Amino acid sequence: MARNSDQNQRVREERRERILTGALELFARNGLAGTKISDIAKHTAMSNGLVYHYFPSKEDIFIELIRTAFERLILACGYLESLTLPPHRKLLHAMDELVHTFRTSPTACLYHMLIAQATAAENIPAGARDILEQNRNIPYATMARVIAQGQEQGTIRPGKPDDLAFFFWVNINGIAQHQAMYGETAQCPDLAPLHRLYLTSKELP
Amino acid sequence: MARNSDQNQRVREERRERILTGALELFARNGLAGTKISDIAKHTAMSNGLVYHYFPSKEDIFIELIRTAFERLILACGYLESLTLPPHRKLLHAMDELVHTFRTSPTACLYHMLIAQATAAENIPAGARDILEQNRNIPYATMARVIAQGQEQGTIRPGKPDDLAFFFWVNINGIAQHQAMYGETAQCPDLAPLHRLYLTSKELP
DNA sequence: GTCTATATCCAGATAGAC
DNA sequence: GTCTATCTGGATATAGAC
Repeated sequence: MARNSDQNQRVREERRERILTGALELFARNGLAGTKISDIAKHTAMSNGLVYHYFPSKEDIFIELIRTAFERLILACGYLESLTLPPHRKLLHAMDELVHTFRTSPTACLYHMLIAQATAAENIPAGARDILEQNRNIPYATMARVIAQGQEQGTIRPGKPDDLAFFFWVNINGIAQHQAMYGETAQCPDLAPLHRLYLTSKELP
Repeated sequence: MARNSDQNQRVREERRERILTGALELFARNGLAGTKISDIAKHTAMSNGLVYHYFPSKEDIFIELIRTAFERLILACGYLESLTLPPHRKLLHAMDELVHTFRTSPTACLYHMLIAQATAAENIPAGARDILEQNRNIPYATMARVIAQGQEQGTIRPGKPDDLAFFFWVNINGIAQHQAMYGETAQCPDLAPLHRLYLTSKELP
């Protein structure tokens, strides 16, 4: 019956989601090879077999997470550029918003760590590698564009936009990592010092 | 005979060194779990058995590398503080020197990545975890001291020394990671923009 | 000191009962 | 949809030949 299969559908979705969330945490910290199916099963209070009922393999879970990680990141980049804000405000907004998300949702940090893990590892599945190669550059390019616009308007300091974008993401990733690991004990510092990296003196308080 | 055993000793040392160097590269990128003994053997052109002749287990290689990583880092910290340089010069010197080392010796980046890997992973051997816990804070504390001294002298911008030290190491680690991964293709940006993070206006060009 | 062969164990994945 | 039992491959580590 339709009603029954609707419910099943919802259960299925909820299970898949639980597996993905649990696996994200483990993959982000321990990597693909360092995470066992039994870890994921334990972490989500399922049996080994049930995990395989929802995903054909460990690597498929990994690939799906990488896909989602970039989906979210690229969505955020598009959203940022669509805002009707002066470029230097966009930059500050991105910084604050990202770090705020890190604080409130651990998941957000974990996606960043997952990408870092995957980028470093040599033995990730080909599907994941492809997604990585194809998207890796998008956040850098987005931020470089914003920075270049700000430089034209004289609100962002001169310098190669690519370089400043590089420092932007290095900092964001470092903060994500710190927050994911010590978030509960040590608060991440206030970001105000970082503003000096990007803004011209007339925009600084 | 003494001469013969001397030679053996030297061979032994050279072999151990080769294993450690090869393993560092693999552990730093793929983690402990993601690195197989056979990978290390292949990477150093030895047989599996020979690796076990020099180290009792994979984990022992890992622990020894973690030990060395901190040894080097802490040595560098001590050296930095011993320099007869004004504090803000020490900070710039540390930054330039670290990044210069990253460029000239890939090994240096790999040690930083190894520490990052080990910090993130949950399943590292207890011995490695201990070293990590005991030393993790030393580089931060060193840099915070230098920064505090610079603030007293008015050459380094105000702000919590711990926070600035945090940003310092976040950037260094990010650069190390970038250099280790894309070092051959993409040059790491010039560090001048980062100076603004730390120096008061009168010290800036 | 170095290699090959092998024992042992554990993790990924499947089958089939409920 | 969920679990337990099981197959299978591969990785750690050891033994023993050279």
